[in-house]
Amino acid sequence: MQHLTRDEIRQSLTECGLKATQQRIVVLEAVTELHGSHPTAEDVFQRLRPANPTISLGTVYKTLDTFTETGMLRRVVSEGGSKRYDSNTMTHSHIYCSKTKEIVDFEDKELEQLLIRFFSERQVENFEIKGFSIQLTGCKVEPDKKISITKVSK
Amino acid sequence: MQHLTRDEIRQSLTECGLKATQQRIVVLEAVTELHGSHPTAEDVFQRLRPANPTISLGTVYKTLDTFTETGMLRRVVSEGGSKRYDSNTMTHSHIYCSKTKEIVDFEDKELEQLLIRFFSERQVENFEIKGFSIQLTGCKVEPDKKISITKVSK
DNA sequence: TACTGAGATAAGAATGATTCTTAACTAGGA
DNA sequence: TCCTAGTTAAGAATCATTCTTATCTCAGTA
Repeated sequence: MQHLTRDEIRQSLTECGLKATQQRIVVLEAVTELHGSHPTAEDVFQRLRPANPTISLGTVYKTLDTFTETGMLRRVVSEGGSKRYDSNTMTHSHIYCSKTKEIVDFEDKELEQLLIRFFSERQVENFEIKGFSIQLTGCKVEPDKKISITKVSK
Repeated sequence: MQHLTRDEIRQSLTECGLKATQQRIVVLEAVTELHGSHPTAEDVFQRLRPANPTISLGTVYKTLDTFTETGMLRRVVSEGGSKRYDSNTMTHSHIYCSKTKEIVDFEDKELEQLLIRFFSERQVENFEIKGFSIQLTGCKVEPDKKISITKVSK
């Protein structure tokens, strides 16, 4: 979901049964531009405010909520603080740094397959699984450097 | 961590380098009694209030925080709302119902082994892994019935 | 056992995040 | 173009959490 034109955004809103308002367009635009940083409502608001000085924070909250309900966005479970959103709605997992509160995505097809296989052998009664994700919790070693995940040969 | 006597609680507080105050004892007692329900600070407060009418909500917040720092409790990452705590500090995973906001624990040694093996072949750079957990998200089918996970034979 | 100081607590104010309310506005179909 | 259901702006209200400060208590020591 990268660099959609406004018309494409307009279209995907309509497909979800939502009126394509100016506000929704710019909110969705801002969230996708902030892709990877798991922004809060406030973050999104700050991002789009300069170009849209009349939009209200309440609208941003409501719009993000609406998008989450229709599945256009995903709410990231995080350790307290404020709600954070993710424009990546594919199955993927997160690394949390409890020091910097950073959330880093990682996507790993092998891991995904491993889990799909695992859960096909388990049955969760009275529960319809919509998705799963793994979180690694811990601390960054050097707060200024990036976190990355790599495969090592044994 | 079930049904500890007050003296045992007192002792484990001291072991963690904390003064064994009346308030800490009853907070820890309440959290362990609420084991499995992943209570919020408010839940804990309500639980212990009748027997301890003078304790303040602020104390409960601070105490839960202190316990989390010493590792006596774990904070459960959850989808927004309020912070929730878990007296089970072993590696385990969670099932979230987005309808009822329920969080159900599940522990699965096989899954744990699977993941340990997986992550031993991956390297997360600049990050010290403290723990991991899996979450299944979805919806309860019948809101009044329980959720349980079972192994099925293929 | 009484004394003492470091650390803990109660109470409530302050802050931060989110939701609610309501009147005005607008997208999009007739 | 007109109409209306749905959307928005603005700010009040609510909820969760943290902060502040004066008071109190645990636990070690005389």
